[in-house]
Amino acid sequence: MSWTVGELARLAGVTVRTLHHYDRIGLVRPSERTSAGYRSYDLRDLDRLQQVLVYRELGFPLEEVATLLDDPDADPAAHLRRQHRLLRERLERTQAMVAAVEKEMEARQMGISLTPEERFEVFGDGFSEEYQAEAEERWCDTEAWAQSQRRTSAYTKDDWVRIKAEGEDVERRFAAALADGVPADSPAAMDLAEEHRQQISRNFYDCPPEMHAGLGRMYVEDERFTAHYEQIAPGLAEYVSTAVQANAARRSAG
Amino acid sequence: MSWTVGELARLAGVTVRTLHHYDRIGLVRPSERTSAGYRSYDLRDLDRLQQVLVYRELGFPLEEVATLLDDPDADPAAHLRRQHRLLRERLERTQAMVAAVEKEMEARQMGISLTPEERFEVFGDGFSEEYQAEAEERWCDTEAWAQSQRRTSAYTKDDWVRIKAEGEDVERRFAAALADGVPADSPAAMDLAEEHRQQISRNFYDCPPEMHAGLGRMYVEDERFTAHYEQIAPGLAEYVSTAVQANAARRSAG
DNA sequence: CAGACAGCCTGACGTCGCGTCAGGGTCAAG
DNA sequence: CTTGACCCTGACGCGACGTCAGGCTGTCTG
Repeated sequence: MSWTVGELARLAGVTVRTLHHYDRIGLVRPSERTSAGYRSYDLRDLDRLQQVLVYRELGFPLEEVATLLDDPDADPAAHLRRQHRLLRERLERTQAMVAAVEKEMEARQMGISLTPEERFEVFGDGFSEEYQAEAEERWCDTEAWAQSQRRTSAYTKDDWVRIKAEGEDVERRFAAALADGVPADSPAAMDLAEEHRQQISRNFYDCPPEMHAGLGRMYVEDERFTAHYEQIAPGLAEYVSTAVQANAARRSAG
Repeated sequence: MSWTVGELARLAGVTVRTLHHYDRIGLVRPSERTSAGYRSYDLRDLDRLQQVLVYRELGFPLEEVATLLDDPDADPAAHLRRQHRLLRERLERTQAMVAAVEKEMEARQMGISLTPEERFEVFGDGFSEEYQAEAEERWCDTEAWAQSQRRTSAYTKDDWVRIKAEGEDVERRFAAALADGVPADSPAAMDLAEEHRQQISRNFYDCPPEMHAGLGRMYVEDERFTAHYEQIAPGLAEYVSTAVQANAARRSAG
């Protein structure tokens, strides 16, 4: 199978001129020419072009791309791994920028104005601590989430049934404590909260007390979670939230 | 408060030369000069530079950035909304590229080789159907998800309780149908599936039959959803999945 | 008060990754 | 045998700066 410049250009979403350029600078050379001098690209050339386009998209100068691809010590798998890592970094950066724009919008609506430092944080070299903290707040891109993904991907159906049962068991005991009039900040309720925390740590991701406290706050702030607990028993959302936060305070104090 | 070029450059993460350039082309002009001719930037200039940097990051040519920012009909909030949308689009694109690289890695490990079309899908103009389909599969970044976010953010606790009850009602009737031996591809079961689909469309996001079919597949492929249905009744996951897909086929056929 | 040094200024040329003609050959279809 | 789509090789242009060069400013130090 072979392709002409035009065909490859359409296939790869670049212009013919770009392919001419890559040929000229020796970055992607057609492995053959027809008798009339037409460029003829084969499968390996496509391979190469694909790699080039990923690195290009990532902002590498073409010369560096060439040295990367011509390095005999780097096998294709290594390139893929590197590209994967870089793409994920870019994802994080973009996500941080989304967060920054959202923050700006919110500040504007509330009549607050951000400090210049806050406003340019995201443009730095991408490694200011503030930026890191912001990223952490966006679930779905935290280390905990990644950890959770890694662990849960290995779970079988039986595991899930067991985990769900475990969770519902603690919820039931929380509801019972509430019904019995046990105060939410009593040691008994805090013990239940601690059990809840350890369940999360065991089954999903490391959940230190501070993170657990964050979850607790969410149970009363996010309607969806509130609804979940309210359906089990009225007042349970706040009860669990209080117990979890009391437990977090106890553990960080003690 | 005012800043010199060097200070602003450090703050914003750009070079002094860049600020000189922006001044020259009239994109970001310091609102004052000292008696010695030094550039002196004030808060509004920072504002402007920030906007410029976001648009630049998004790949706009500087001249277009200038016309965008100098458009008197576009208020700051409009810019923020536009930037937010564009950043989310970029997020999608990057996510698609991550997915593509992962696919390539997997194919390599399994000794499969992808077709050239598959391999370049992601580089098109960003609007090939295949790419769209791939993106759709990565939940958490689809239009449907965005829609869902918009709608659900307005729901109260009572709404959530009602929605959950509605959902559980359909699930119970599915379980009953299964217990009664009603075939999963019978009209009765398909009617339940249709009700399920309309519930999603009403409460969360437009869910056309094809998307619904995708959800149906997930119920048997993703352990977490399987566990959910299996806990209600053994075999329910596959039952619902089959009914949903049969209904989708019926609706697209009829 | 000299001088050293960091920081500012304005040209002016260079670079990278192509876009965009110009001028001309190739090839399958009608 | 022409037409039109596609291919070729220069060659120039451009956007967004990088990188000197040559010179002024401002502050601190001895």
